[in-house]
Amino acid sequence: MTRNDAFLSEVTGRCVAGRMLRASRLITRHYDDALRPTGLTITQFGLLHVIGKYEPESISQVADMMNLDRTSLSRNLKPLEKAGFVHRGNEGGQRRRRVLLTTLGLKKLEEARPYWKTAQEQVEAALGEIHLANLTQALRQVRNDTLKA
Amino acid sequence: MTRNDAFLSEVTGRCVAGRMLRASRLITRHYDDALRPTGLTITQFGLLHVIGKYEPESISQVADMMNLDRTSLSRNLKPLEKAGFVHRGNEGGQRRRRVLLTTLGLKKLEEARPYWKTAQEQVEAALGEIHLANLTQALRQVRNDTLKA
DNA sequence: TGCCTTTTAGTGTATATGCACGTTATTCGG
DNA sequence: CCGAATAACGTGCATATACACTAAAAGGCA
Repeated sequence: MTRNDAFLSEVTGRCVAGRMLRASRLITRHYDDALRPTGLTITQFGLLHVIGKYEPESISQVADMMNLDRTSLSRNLKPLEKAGFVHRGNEGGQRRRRVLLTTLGLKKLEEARPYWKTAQEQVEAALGEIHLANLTQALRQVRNDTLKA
Repeated sequence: MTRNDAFLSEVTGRCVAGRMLRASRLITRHYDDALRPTGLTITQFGLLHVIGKYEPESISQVADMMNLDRTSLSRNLKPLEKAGFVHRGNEGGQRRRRVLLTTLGLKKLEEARPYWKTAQEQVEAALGEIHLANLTQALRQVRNDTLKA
């Protein structure tokens, strides 16, 4: 089963990034599957939610909240803008372009929410209260300042 | 701070996918930063490691181990093949193409390992033993069969 | 006022990821 | 032995993600 043991070590088992990525792939697929009837991905759903809920001042602020690179966010917004779910204002000149949820975007969010809820409850059930609590607590500890230190 | 409360609920706080994605972005960036001198990403590092360690029978088998779509894996292999780190054999006809670590690939892995170790230890320290154990245990629970059920 | 620094945003390029779809090879039933 | 089902793989297309670089606006200071 295992070869080259002299050189290759226990990375698979210990690497936090590996575990995280493997889990993320399953989780995102699970939510994406559930949301498919709405045409949204879980990333898009979360993004719309944050924009609608916090009405952020700038793109960068949203990016910070999501631990997402600003340029990635800029690109993630494109399909949402194209679909008419968000609107990027140009009020204050070119700088500080606000992002706003449109009426259509809010409607889409409401439409998607039950699908999200189903997926969420399935995940919560699959994990069980203990694991869910542990996961939440541990992930909360994964912050920029803890890693930078 | 918070608006539209009638429509927009507590998705941000509860959604496991959201938490997972936000944490994953930080974690992968952390490892990617550490590995930058080697030119590998953490995804590539993990992939090379698995291929070298388990010498899998097929692409699909690797994909299963990584909870990765087979076609995604196929594409992830391309830069590694181009760089000469892996070799895709055609022994058994077109079907069941084996993936092998080349000598160069093994050398690269050895070169990268100390950088990975540094990143890993930083993450372990940032999390602390308790959170690390909880995270590991919880992520282990995120499996295909638990979610499907 | 005018320059310089900081802040905010977009583009080019590359990797990462998954679905729908098509292709080839193996296997299995008749 | 042949046709159908299955298994393994690749491509086209779209989204997701980040870094390096560039552009423009805001703010501060001489």
